[in-house]
Amino acid sequence: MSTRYIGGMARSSQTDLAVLAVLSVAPMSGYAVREAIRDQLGHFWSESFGQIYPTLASLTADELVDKAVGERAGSSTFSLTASGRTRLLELLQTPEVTTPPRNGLMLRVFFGHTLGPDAVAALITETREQVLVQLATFDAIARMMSTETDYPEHRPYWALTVSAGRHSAVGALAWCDEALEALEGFPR
Amino acid sequence: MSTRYIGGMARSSQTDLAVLAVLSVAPMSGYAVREAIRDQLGHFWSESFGQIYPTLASLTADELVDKAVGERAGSSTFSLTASGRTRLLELLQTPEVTTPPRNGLMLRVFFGHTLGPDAVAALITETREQVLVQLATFDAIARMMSTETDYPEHRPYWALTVSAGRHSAVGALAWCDEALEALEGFPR
DNA sequence: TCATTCATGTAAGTGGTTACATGATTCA
DNA sequence: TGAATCATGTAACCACTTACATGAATGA
Repeated sequence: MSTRYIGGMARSSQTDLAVLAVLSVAPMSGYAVREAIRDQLGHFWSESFGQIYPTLASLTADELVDKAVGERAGSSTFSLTASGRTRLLELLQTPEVTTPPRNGLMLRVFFGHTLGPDAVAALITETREQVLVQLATFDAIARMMSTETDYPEHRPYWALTVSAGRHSAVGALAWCDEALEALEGFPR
Repeated sequence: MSTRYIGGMARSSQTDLAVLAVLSVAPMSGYAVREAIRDQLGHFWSESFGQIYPTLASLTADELVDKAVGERAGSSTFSLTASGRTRLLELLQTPEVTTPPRNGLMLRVFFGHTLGPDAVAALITETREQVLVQLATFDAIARMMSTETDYPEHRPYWALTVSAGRHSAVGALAWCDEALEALEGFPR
């Protein structure tokens, strides 16, 4: 029924994986799936709006998720079926799909001679501020999580991803400071 | 001629930027542009094969680059024009286009309860090994660059990007170790 | 001579984003 | 009553990847 299938073979297993995974925690509406991906997975994953509903439709067609009438009129509650859980495990064990890197900041730094040292320093200063905000966010999440009692079996894993964000931010911050200092000595 | 233009307005300024930037260092063939992006920008940028030639064609049509006959039969040498250099500066000053995050490892760690602590540990161990290889690569590049005499005006900026890679790798390594230790205490 | 590298391009497909369109429910 | 939120979907578009197709030059 959906055009996302050719001869029964699913494409875009990435989105399938994310949606199945979110539904494995608790049954919810498509709208809630979107919110969960944005709010819980936001700092390392994203699915666009127009991606989630078609995916839910195709997963339903494949009987990997079950679509039941929701509490609100016109709304649905999606939940994992047994084969959906099997498929989820299959996808989780699949090697990660690596997306080609595209770091706009690094591109600009690499060609910094063309841009000039002051402009590069400005870019890095801006980045540095964003990193500080990120760091504060991660700390806030960590504090919130330590008082949370929902989903105790998931929490330690969630904490690992927050810690990863923190480590990444700390590394970025150290580089920003080092780079800004170095840039002061660059010819201009 | 190309379908990449609507009413003279360029789309995909990202690829335009990368190609113009590479050509700003030295004139070269499309093939060489591809190699430069892969070998010099590889750890923070990528352009696919089928992207570079159409981009060069559209940039030539816009007179941002000049297409001259190359040394080999059938080959061309592309070089920046004056307006190409202006356009490059314009694009470098443009805010970075941020691509939505998609970190397969983090997704798997987040849903680690479903995957199980041992499988998660295996994934992280694998990542750790890749990070070590990366770290060695960055060190090798840094050593090579310190003896290199080409493009002395670019070198300090190039060194900054290598340093960024190093900092990122060091942070990732620290997280891997911390996570692996934490995972030992997870229920199984 | 034959494999590899250098070199240029096209075509089809695909994963994904953005904007549009619609309407119910909740709550101030 | 009216704004914000919850909710579901479609359509158009687009950037990008992969695979295909071709051939010259180099060097073992």
